[in-house]
Amino acid sequence: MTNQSNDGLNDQNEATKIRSEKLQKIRQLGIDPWGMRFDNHQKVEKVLTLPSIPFDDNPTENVRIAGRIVLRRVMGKVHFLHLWDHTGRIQVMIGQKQIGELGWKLAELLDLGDQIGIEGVFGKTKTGEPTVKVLQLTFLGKSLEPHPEKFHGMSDMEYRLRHRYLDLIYTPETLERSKQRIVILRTIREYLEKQDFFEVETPIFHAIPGGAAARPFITQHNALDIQLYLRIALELHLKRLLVGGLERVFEIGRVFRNEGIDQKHNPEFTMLELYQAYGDYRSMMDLTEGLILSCIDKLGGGYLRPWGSKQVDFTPPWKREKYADLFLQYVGVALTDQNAVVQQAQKHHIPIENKEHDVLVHELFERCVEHHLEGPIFVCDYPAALCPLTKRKWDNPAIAERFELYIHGMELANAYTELNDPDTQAETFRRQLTGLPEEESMAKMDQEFITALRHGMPPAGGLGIGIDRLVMLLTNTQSIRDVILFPLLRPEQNNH
RNA sequence: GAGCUGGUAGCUCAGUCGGUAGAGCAACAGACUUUUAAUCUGUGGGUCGUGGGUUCGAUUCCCACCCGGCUCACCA
Repeated sequence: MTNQSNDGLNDQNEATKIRSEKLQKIRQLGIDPWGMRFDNHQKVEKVLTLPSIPFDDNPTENVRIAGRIVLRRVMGKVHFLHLWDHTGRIQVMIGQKQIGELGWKLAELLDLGDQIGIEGVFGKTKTGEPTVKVLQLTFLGKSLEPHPEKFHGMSDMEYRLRHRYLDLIYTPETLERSKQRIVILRTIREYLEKQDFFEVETPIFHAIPGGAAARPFITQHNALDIQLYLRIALELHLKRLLVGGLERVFEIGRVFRNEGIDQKHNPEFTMLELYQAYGDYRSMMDLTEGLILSCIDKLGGGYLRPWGSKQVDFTPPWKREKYADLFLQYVGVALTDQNAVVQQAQKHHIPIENKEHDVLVHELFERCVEHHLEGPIFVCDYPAALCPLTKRKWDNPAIAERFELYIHGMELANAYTELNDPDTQAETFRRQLTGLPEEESMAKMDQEFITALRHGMPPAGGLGIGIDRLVMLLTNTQSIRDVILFPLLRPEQNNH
């Protein structure tokens, strides 16, 4: 008790103080309260598949489990615990008789949230509950803080996000979603590697933030004394790798966009971008479909998937519609009809001053068409002015070979036949799209990138998929904060 | 950025038409060798988000601020 303050730096309340005192008592038993190596333990999920026969019939199945105490019922000389690991929870029985004197002293000091290792016999209690009767108890780690309530768990969103480690333990959906995200990422890598794609890593610091239309985060390198930007896309470096002959490359990486936060947007998010030499945007459509379907197959649950109160039917083949046709259908005029487009824009209260025709067209598209796109639907052939990195149709320079995949109004994937003509690329970089603030234009001159193209980039298809949104759609999660383990939150301060 | 809404014990919540607060679980002490959110008896625990104002008195009313949630606007 003399050096109690060493373990109780943050004792603000009774509960934490008592836990610190228990930690000392565990030390006094000659046990390290922070545990040690505990090999060869079995996962709870696996133990629960073993045959469980009543303890009266002397079961012989020996098991060894490590986990966290999430429930504790003390019945005098026998304690029932629920031990949790990420595969499930299992009932554990500690009896004074079987456990020995030291073990019993330790058992009486256990708290909810502590981590223990157990070794014992797996069987069934009189009430039929699969249970491990503990013969050997190992202490693996103290929780100095009380854990959430055993029945209601955690319900406050802010509390869950700021204590994600607890959320994973006490909100099963959070754990399940996190595992599904892992499955999706693994499946994507397997799928692409099977098709001879190389996974590569490109810089996060960019001298010129290119490849997308977004406001960047700005940072500083001291030794070089230069301003740098966190990347807003992966595109320009991956294309350099095509010049370098890598043919099929992909990167799954974090990109950063200095914009608002809402249910569909986190300032840092995970993008998959891939480039395939000698392909085009049609190859990307097939690949997108195959990639997402393989994820669905791996997750299980079939092609008809819930989305809130609605459903998405992923059964292939997915619809493919032309941008111009959808525009005509939902806006009611041809997108080439300049006067009619201006009229429609006025009708929908879209400010028109100084905007290029194609910018107006797209604003109308977003206003009038997107919410109809329940999808999955590939919207193909965009107005060229909107796509400075995309190859134009051979016979129609007004149209870019690009598609976006929409599902329930969300843009999930974006793909091009990549522009590999350096002169046209330089031209589109030079030409500022009017009507858009500079930071919203994709057209930022990157001379080094142009130089790379001048050395000859093969014709190629390129694809970008927002991984967070894909996970949302496949796991029926309405908020991006629930598919990202640690979404950005304002730091907690002591008020102002 | 705008509108609406919330912040009370470790967790989940109730409440105070202004008189400094309650419950369940968790904790502590005790009973209990087969419980299932165990039960029973007793006990402790709160700067009611922060700051200011009004008031004899504020957790409650007013103002500002901090941190969330939802809706909208912008971006994937």
